[in-house]
Amino acid sequence: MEKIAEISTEEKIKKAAEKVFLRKGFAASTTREIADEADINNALVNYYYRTKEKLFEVVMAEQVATLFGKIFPIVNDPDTSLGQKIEQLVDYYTSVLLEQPGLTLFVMSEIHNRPEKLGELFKTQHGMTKAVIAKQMQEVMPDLNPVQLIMTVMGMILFPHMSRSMFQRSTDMDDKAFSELLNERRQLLPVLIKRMLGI
Amino acid sequence: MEKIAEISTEEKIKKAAEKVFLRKGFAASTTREIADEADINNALVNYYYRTKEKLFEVVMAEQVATLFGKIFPIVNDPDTSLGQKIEQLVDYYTSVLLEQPGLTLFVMSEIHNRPEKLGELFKTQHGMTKAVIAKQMQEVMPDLNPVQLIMTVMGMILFPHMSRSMFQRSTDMDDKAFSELLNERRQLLPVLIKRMLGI
DNA sequence: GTCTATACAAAGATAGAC
DNA sequence: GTCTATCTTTGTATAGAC
Repeated sequence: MEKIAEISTEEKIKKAAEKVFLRKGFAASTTREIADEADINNALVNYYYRTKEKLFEVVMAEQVATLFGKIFPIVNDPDTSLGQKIEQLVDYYTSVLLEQPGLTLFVMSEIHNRPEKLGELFKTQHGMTKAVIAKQMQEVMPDLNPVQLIMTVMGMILFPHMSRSMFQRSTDMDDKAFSELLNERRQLLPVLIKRMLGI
Repeated sequence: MEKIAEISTEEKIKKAAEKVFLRKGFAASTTREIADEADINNALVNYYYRTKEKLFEVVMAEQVATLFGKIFPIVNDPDTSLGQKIEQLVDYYTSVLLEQPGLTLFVMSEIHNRPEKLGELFKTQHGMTKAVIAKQMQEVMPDLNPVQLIMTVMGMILFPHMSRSMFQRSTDMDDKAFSELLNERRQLLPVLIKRMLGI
């Protein structure tokens, strides 16, 4: 007996919201469009999530978890070298962001545009700045605030994804061509970063 | 006879719109808030700019010019070395973005969220990918698509500004502390980039 | 050019039937 | 749980007086 994968209405709404919010941002997204995307009646959005705001919070929390949640095990692993950590970070983000190209820009924009609403999601979470990787960076460059290197490395990894729309438009690249470019970076970035760090 | 600097209503509206749009994005901004910010009656926004959309286009065109306009002379200068170009780019963006922290994120977000509306602003403008700097990069790394290096360098420069809200929140840094961090990068980045490029 | 008042549309949210 | 119909709010835009 085959078991058909059931998707609850609640789940359908969340998936649809994710799609719409990531494409247009919170403010430009309408609950009606989300309902259409989920192929359900628009009253059901409120039935399940009460308000657009609450629905957004659910979606955002998951996106932040995707973007930052999995890197803690990487950057805090005392058993991997700095070079290995960098390879893992590059690999992880390349995979995730090829699937969800708008993710980084979405998270950064919303926290900038609506800080009151999302501030708590990041508070207390001291991110990578106190992780094992920070210590390892300080070993190779003792005079430098490791936050500088973390921002630099993150920028090398994340920026191409964040600026994808602009780059594609200004160079007339299609999705496939740009994805290939991003994929190339899997090999390229660790080389460039290690050379930069002198390791 | 002292001449008092007059600011026309039209100009006041544009300045206010710039402020509001950059803080909240197009969709979340209201013409009423822009009018309040400009300290004028809300009907005047429509009188001078016809629609919110048109006002936005004016503001956006100026912001794009600020963000990208001035770099063409830099990256296309046949008389400066690659290293000098990098120093100039770092310097220019550090200065501009310390004044307008939200600028990069704003431009990238809006072009992502509303591509139909802004696509034309970037078309035909082949940006840096065909500039003199691309040739110079190809000299130091002949096997590599220069776009890869351009994206990498731009990321190192721009990402800290784009992720400023998130970083400040997750590290409890105040505006002053973060600005100092960014200022430090004026010296730091050219060193890191040159080492990365092996020049 | 600038204001007050208002028309009009869009979107979030709810009531109540099924 | 799901639908239709509707209320309410908000925001863009305009008409018309000054």
